[in-house]
Amino acid sequence: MEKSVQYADMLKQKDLKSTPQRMAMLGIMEAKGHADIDEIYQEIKKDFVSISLATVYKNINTLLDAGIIEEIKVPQKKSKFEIVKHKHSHFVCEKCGEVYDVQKPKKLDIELPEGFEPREASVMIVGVCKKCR
Amino acid sequence: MEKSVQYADMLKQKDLKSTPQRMAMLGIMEAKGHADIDEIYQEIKKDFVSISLATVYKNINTLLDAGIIEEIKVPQKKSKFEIVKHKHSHFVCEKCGEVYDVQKPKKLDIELPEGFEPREASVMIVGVCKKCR
DNA sequence: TTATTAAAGGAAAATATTTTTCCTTTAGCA
DNA sequence: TGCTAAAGGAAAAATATTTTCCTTTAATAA
Ligand SMILES: [Mn+2]
Ligand SMILES: [Mn+2]
Ligand SMILES: [Zn+2]
Ligand SMILES: [Zn+2]
Repeated sequence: MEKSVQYADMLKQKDLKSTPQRMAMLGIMEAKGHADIDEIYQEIKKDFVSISLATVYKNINTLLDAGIIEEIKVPQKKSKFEIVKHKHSHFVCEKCGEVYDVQKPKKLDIELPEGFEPREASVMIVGVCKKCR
Repeated sequence: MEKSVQYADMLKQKDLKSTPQRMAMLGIMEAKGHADIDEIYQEIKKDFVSISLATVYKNINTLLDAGIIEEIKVPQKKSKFEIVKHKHSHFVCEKCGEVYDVQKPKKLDIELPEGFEPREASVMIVGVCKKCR
């Protein structure tokens, strides 16, 4: 099934409208993998010349609330947003800033103090990507 | 040796002055473990009634540049700052928002695509802390 | 199709956050 | 003690994000 149809369904399930602007934002995140506010805004302006930055922010928040996208906080740079998919970890290149998906660790052997209940873990690896070596 | 003396030495090594405001900020981060801008500002105002928020920001940036403190990006909340010490991981309580130090994993079995060079990894565990269960 | 209507978009204003400027004060040193 | 560059304070500027208010439109159903 086509991605855009899936997104439309997800939106409908949350009683959100499938507007062209919203679908375009999802398409951009889909295409880029990880995008920050400004990347989304610059990219969407190519198709929607008069789109408001406020619309981008409002949709980001709406999509976050709906659990359709999530925010990835990256060390030393602006937050990236991505479509929610299977759980995974991230690798950020300290040369080019690109964020890559990597498999999550099979097991995370961290001993928590007694009484602490973990629910989930996120791992961010910093290094140099293939393109930048 | 006293912590404040150590901090003064670290500052001197970076040719930074040991001002009362700067030492107080380090003392606050030392005491709280992890503090955000506003916590630092509210706390330091108790001793330095007329301190400027700009001074807090300027010192945070100076101390970051000097490698004396580091920024911890926490999911869904404002960045926390802490004194640089041994490498460790973090646990954030989704109930109270408190950030705790936890030991870093002994081994992180993440398979990176070939050509990717990892330099360091940070792990953030989200869950419920002892006080909040 | 067409009419209805609540949700969403756009523009501008408001608010929040962070940095810079500019002048005054002071830590560090001779 | 004095000197001086670094740092502090206040305000302004720059940047980032949210809200307001009015217009447009997606979704629904007749
Ligand atoms: Mn990802
Ligand atoms: Mn810590
Ligand atoms: Zn790279
Ligand atoms: Zn807690």
